[in-house]
Amino acid sequence: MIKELQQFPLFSQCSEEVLAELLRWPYQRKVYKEDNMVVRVGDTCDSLMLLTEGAVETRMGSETGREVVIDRLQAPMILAPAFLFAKDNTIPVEVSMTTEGVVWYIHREAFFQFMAAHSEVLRIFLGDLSDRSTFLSSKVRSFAVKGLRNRVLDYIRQHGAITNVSETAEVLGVARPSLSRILADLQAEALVERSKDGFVRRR
Amino acid sequence: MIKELQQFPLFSQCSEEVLAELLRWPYQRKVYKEDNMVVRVGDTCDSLMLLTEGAVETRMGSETGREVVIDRLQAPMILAPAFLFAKDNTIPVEVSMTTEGVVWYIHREAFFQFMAAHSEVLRIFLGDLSDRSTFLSSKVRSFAVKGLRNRVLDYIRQHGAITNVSETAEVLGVARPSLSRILADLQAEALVERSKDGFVRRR
DNA sequence: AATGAACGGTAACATTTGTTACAACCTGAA
DNA sequence: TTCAGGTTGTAACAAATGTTACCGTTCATT
Repeated sequence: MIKELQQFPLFSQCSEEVLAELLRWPYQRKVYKEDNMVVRVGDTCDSLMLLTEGAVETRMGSETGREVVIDRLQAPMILAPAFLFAKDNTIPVEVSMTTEGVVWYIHREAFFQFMAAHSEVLRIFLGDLSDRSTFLSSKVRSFAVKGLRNRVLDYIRQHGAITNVSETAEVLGVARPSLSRILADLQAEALVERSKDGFVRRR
Repeated sequence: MIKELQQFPLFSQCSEEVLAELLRWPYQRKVYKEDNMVVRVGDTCDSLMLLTEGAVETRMGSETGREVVIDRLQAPMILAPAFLFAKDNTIPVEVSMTTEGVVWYIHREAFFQFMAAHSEVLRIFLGDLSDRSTFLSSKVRSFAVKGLRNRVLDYIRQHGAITNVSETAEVLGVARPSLSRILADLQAEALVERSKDGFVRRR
């Protein structure tokens, strides 16, 4: 079981003995089926959530809004690390499995003590938290980019290709036909072409 | 001087002696004038930046994009804590003074050691980092909300009022006349009214 | 072969938002 | 007072995006 945790960069420096120390505190390990909901909007976050198997999708929406896919994540991955220590630890996204999978829950206090005692873990966790912020910043930035056209070019630059038009439309937060239209334009202008991997940059 | 640091929640638990320990490492203290640029897009972040006096505005833009005001911050405030420990510690926002002010720079390694040794500081820093993520999440969410109309209502709900139409338009990432138009509509529908504080929710 | 589901292209039209330009208003300074 | 600068309202038009609907392709299943 401890091997499941050691695959995390977060714990890569830790020996089995050290990790066993963390697991002396109460923890949980839950198995989820495909399409199961792991986190609902509004759930509070009192435990470090570690996705040790499977893949999830995080979505954000609102009564009035379209639903935007924020991210698609694969194990091993820390889920929602940014809400664990927040003043308002209410999670604003919905997390659901896209495959079968396993999530570990480690209580906040236990993890905090563990980090305080193991600075190499702390450093990696800080890095992870920061990387998540960087990711969110780039999301914000991408919405600030004017024109779907440029957002699409940005997207292809960052992801290499658009393999699935519908799914990408969800991530970009636009209607599928709108994305199709832009892709047609970009092809006409020879900025983008279809390869076997989907739409890629030309030249 | 140390008093300037003690006003931070981050260091509120620390005695002067303990803080003096942190300042045995090299640090800087810079004074800025109004409109001075503190951080340019692409700068790397190797120091904890503490705004001890004055106010700043953080903006995000791109060659192709409109410029969006991400946040307006007042001392005391940690600037860009999320990039200090990120793998890619390139700052994607521009930070400029909106008044005169002072920023302290404390080297990353010094601060890391200090946190590892003082878990109450660590806890507050983690909280701060997390709150910043929460803030960014809510930004992302607000861009996902469909229709400027709903974004405006959200904005008023969160901020209480719109006191300055131009500035708010920058934050919402829309053209000023568009915001004016929506506000006129909302007034006509009696959802919003002008008070001495600006536009507020009605009823 | 027949079927149905998932995906993508596209057209016609509606709606939203941007752009530009101008006028009105307020405030503080000369 | 006059003036300049900043803020807001608004109109007319342009451009971008959403909506809906329909068609064709592919692929797995029966």
